[in-house]
Amino acid sequence: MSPETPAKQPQDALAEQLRSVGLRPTRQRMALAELLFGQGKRHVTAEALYSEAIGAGVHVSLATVYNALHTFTAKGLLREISLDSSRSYFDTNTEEHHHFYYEKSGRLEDIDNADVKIGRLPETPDGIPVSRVDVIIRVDG
Amino acid sequence: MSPETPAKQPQDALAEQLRSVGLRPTRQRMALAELLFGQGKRHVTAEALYSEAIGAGVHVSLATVYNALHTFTAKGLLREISLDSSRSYFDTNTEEHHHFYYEKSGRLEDIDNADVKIGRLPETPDGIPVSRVDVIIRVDG
DNA sequence: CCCAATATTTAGAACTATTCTAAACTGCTT
DNA sequence: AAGCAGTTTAGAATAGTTCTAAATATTGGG
Repeated sequence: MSPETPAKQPQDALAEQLRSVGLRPTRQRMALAELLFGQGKRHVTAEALYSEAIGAGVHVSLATVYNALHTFTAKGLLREISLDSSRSYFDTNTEEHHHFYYEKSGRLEDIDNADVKIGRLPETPDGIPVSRVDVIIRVDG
Repeated sequence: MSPETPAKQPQDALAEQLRSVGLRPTRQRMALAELLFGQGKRHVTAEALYSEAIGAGVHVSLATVYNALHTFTAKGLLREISLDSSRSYFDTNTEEHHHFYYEKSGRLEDIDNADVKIGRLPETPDGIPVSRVDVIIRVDG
């Protein structure tokens, strides 16, 4: 028998993804990355991810969750979204797309980029490059 | 001579504007409203408005500035904008329009509504009414 | 396999923007 | 002028986030 643990494909893939952006696949990052990227696209706050990790028995501190969210964002694995001044959301969908924001419930929902068309974007003064366009459709729900 | 101070037209107009939305034209609100609405359209943070007021010799507390910004917003005299999770901006332009956000300098600039056209807004689930659409064009400057 | 170098994690303190509290004060109506 | 509701205020409190500096983990080299 080979010395490797069997069926560790997904872990390896995650670790590789982290290494490919220059990050060490530490236990904490692996666990957080699995929670973040293991399922479909997600929107999380730092506190929510922290609770989820603790709930799943992962030994990680809140500071590390913040660290990970920020490094992942800096490396392009996540995208940060500001909807109200009280907290940040992190979106695992890093492709161009927009959002529905349910103001009462605080829920966030993706809108496919194809569903929003922006015509005639005005010139930026001095041709300063646009880093991102955010469209947030706030609804009452 | 009449007992009224001459040339108090603008003050009266301001007071009337406050009264018309059900707010007492107190000394503090009048002073803040004058700073906010006395010049062209503006974007301010609570701290910035507070410093400005203090600098202008207005006796007002920071709590009152927050109170005023929120009541004015609730009464439709201002619009609140969240660009990053660290603080809120208040915009004296309450008409439908969008923004350039200079990420480095923190400056905010209006974009005329006519310059942005959104096509094919997706349906909101269950026809929940849209309360607002925010378009923020983030630029490097 | 062990070690040093470097990156990462962590608890807890610190910070920032904002909200709350409850007491003092002010504007408005009678 | 009196009284009541609306407003202001200082300071305490809170929430989310960042910082600090010490402990620990990961990695590449010997």
